[in-house]
Amino acid sequence: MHAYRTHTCAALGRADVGQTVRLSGWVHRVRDHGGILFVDLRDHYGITQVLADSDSPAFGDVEAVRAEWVIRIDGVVKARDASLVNPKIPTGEIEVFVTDVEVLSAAEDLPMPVFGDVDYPEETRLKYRFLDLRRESLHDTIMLRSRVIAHLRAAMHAQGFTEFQTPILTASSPEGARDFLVPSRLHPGKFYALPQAPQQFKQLIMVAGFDRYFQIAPCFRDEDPRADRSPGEFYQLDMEMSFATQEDVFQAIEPVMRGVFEEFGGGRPVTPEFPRIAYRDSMLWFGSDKPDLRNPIRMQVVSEHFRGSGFAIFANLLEQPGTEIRAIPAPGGGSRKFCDRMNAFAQGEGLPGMGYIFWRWTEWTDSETGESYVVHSGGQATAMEREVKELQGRFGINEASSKNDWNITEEQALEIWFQQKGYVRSIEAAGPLAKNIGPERTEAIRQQLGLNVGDAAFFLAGKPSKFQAVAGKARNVIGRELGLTAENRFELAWIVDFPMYERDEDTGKLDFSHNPFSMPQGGLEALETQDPLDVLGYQYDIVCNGVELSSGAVRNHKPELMYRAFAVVGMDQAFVDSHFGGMISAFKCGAPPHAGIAPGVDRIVMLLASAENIREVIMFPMNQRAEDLMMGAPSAPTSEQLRDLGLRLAPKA
RNA sequence: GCGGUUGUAGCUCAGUCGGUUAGAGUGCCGGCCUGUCACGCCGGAGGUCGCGGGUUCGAGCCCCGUCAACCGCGCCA
Repeated sequence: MHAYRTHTCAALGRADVGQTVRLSGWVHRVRDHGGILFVDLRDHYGITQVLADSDSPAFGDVEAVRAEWVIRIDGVVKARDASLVNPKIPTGEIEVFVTDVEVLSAAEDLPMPVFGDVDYPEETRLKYRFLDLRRESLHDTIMLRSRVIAHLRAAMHAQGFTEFQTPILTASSPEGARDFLVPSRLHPGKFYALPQAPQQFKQLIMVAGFDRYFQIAPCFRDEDPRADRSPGEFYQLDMEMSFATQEDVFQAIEPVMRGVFEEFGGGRPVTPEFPRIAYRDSMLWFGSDKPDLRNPIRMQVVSEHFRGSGFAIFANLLEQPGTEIRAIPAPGGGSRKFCDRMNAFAQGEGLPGMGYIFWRWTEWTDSETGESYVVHSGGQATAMEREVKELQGRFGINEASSKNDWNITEEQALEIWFQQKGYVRSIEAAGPLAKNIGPERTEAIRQQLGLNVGDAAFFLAGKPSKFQAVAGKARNVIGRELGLTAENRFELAWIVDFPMYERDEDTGKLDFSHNPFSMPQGGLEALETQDPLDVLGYQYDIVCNGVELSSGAVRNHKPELMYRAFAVVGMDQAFVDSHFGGMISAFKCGAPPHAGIAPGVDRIVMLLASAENIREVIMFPMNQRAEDLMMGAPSAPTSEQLRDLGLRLAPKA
């Protein structure tokens, strides 16, 4: 018999009844009934109930075990009586009667229980990560991650991509983030950089003629973390292909991404064909280049309705160049309470506020006498009842005619009644903006936005670059609060046509907006004839549910075009040669046109696991301050290490 | 670097208006229990209320400072 086990804790079933077996695992839970005691024995694969009573020679020893001890038991598989079957576990039809037990490893009182599904503080969870990893939810998530990565590898291999490893100790690369530096012992005073991405290497792999490359690549960036951004390191499905256009990259990677969400998304619907949205449209419609397309709200430009209007603040703003008024339609948001809350939200985000209009019915009016009646919606039930009674009294209608057998509300019943009596009502715009610009303009806005009674619209004015981001956030909040955002689905899209350059608002300086190695649309001619801010790149992202999943581009493989692209941001040929000399010289030796992309593995798993925090999908993550509480990293170097490296620590400033 | 939230038993949390000896659940220890699967019942131990200072007759609670964790901004795809 094997020293530790003949079966795993998930293996035994009805067919094994009568067998003598050996199991090893952790003591998940003990239920001690005095004369009989039950132990849930757990391993990676599952849980098996083992038991002992006073007939068992091991009874005394089993009585002593505690949670999370590692034990080995020998015993006989017994069928459970029908009334005792536990349908919650796959092995619930059997149990193992223990005849011998060996404690392989006892455990002290644990700082965090493995049993149960309680939330514990991050600090504890990170410091005792090995315990947290034993717990079901994190254990499952990490397994999901592994299966996702295996799936990605298989899908890439199936398309003829080949995996290669690129260096970890390398030179600084220009992704735009801060580098992690590693001091060189052999070259005192010099440093390696950890790759922010294998960008240059994968391009060199193309120049080397390998045609299709991929790698589950570690990437390192020394920036402050966020909930969806791990400190320091993360993984990408890095890929690159030769003789390829943007369309070829889309055809290669879209099925892989769709496949992984379909395979591991637990049946949640996945976008069948990723829509392609231009960057500029995305910013206008969604206020973000990573829109959550589960939310149907699209913003629109409504400047013309305010130009020269009675709302002086907006009308005057529009006289300044580069300003716009944009509207966020909010179907179902037509109450003052909701509108005021959203306005407060915008103020909390640093804007002066969001103007709003909402639409409601006017009073029911008798077209002949001009008499009108108010029916309040959303009021207290008692108030409604009072009004119904009053109207019943006034118009002599009885209970049965207003509240009949149909399942309709009193408000609906009143509507019918008023209509039948020939009363009319019309749509009315409410809110401070509506008063200022008058009924014709508000009606035109309503028509443009396709809104109706019970709906609202919010308005932001100024330079789009100033309010766009808040508008995007407001869109998210509105969609969520009004229940417009469809949960439990994966809405993926391509964001395309990113601008090559952007102007720094503070310094006024031009800079690359994305990766400087991208091919400008229109090539050399575009760079020489167009306003740099109008030049688009063959650059693209995949977004899913408001998360940026990946970023890619057709690369610029022509040295002269590269020099020209850098010249636009004020970097001369010498700069390019000194920083990217390796790649430039490669491009001078016959480089195939190539393109690629790099989906973020951690974020894919986050979405699949519905995790709010990236630490939930990383086996051994660092904390918010980029520390590994379990390993004690980072740590101070010894003086020997410093001497070897030719380094001396500067005193803290 | 800045802003917000949190910090009470090993763990998860409650703690009213500032008022006597700071509570519950869980875990731990002891006792009872032969069909539980979140077993049940009885008893017990366990606290520098993050830390420092202040206000007050009196502070877990109010004020100031500080530390730590998390979230956000800056930063970063």
